[in-house]
Amino acid sequence: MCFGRIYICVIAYRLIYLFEEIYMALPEFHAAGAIDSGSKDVPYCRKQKSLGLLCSNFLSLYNRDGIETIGLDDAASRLGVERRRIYDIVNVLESVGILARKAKNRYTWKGYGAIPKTLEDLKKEGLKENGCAVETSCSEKTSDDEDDEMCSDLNNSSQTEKSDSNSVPKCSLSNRSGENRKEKSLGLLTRNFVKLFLCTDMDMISLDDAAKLLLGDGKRNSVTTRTKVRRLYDIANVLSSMNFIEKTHHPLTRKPAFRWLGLNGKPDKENVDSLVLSESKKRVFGTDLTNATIKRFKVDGDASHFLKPHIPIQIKQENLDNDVGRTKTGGKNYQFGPFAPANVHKVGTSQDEKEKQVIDWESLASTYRPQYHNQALKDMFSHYVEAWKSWYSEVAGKNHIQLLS
DNA sequence: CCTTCCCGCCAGACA
DNA sequence: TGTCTGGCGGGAAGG
Repeated sequence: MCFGRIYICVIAYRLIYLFEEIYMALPEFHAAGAIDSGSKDVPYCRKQKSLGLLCSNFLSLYNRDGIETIGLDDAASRLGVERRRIYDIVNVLESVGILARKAKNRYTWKGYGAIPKTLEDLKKEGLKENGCAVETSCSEKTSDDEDDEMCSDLNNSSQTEKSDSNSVPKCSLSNRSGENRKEKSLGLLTRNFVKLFLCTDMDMISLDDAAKLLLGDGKRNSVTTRTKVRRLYDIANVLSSMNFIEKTHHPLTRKPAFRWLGLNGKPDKENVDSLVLSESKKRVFGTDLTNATIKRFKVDGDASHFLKPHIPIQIKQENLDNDVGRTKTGGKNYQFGPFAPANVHKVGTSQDEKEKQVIDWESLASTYRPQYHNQALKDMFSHYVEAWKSWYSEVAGKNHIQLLS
């Protein structure tokens, strides 16, 4: 009988979890701000809204089998952010080859396998452009091509294909508005930023220096540099969330700088072909797949039930087919960026441990109290716990066991 | 106080 | 004219 009760509790427990899964999966809850019902108590936390975390969530959401195209609206609603933020993410991801623009509102998922080739292409371009920049002021053939591209009618290229407008800013000559806008785009800035690492000896660079380098000589004033640095922060956050780069400090000046990790710090052919949600693509209890809508001006002192919407990510040990970008460290696994989930399993978790986790699932109800994002669910779970305690002390008459607390 | 970077306004591009 | 796209800088959080 006792076991029967326990079984019922486990079932109820699972139902609550299932309910939460469904609840969180409904886009309209995010879009309509219904999730905010609980967020009024939640203090604003900048890190929970960061582009890096959003990028991690984005990749976790779409990096799986069967994903071919991605709708921006879908991404925005599922991640619980405005579309504007999705544009920032996809522009950077597109620059490193993970995504490709397919149509309005629609991107093709290329995956991590496309990264090495993209980086190699960027490197080639960068080296070519360096020659251009050193010897002439954009009068070489390649520069002409790029300049033509930059100057070409935007009808042809800007909305459907922007892959070739990669020249570094110093190579551009005209100031026409469309070109100017393109020249300042986040995607182009990302590519040029990556080229700085790929095509120079610099192992480490501050964003301030990067901004100055990426700005044309005639444009380096404090205002434009500041603007550029802002964008570079955005880019750096996304790139470091994928472990392309890592934040560090310059050994001499102690100023913040970023170090290139490249494919050493991210999944490549030696390591993985995808990042997947842990627990067999399931979220762990109480985690949130969204950057839920908590405005920064909403501040509340009580953070006791605030949950980190980290996405646990682990590695699928399959190889890629690409030849470039092999890591120097061989079978090193993916490492998390600065937004790594606290509860994530370390890479290299043994098969035994994984199996044990599955088995532990069975005893979860008696050993683990989930942290529900949603207050109503949390209350409901508390209710079950209290009911269980009450029943147990009453029927079993045992008070020497402390349950679930 | 300085660094970091989220947020959303608004203008350009496009259908 | 409406929608999509994304540059931009204010200003608040974080250190």
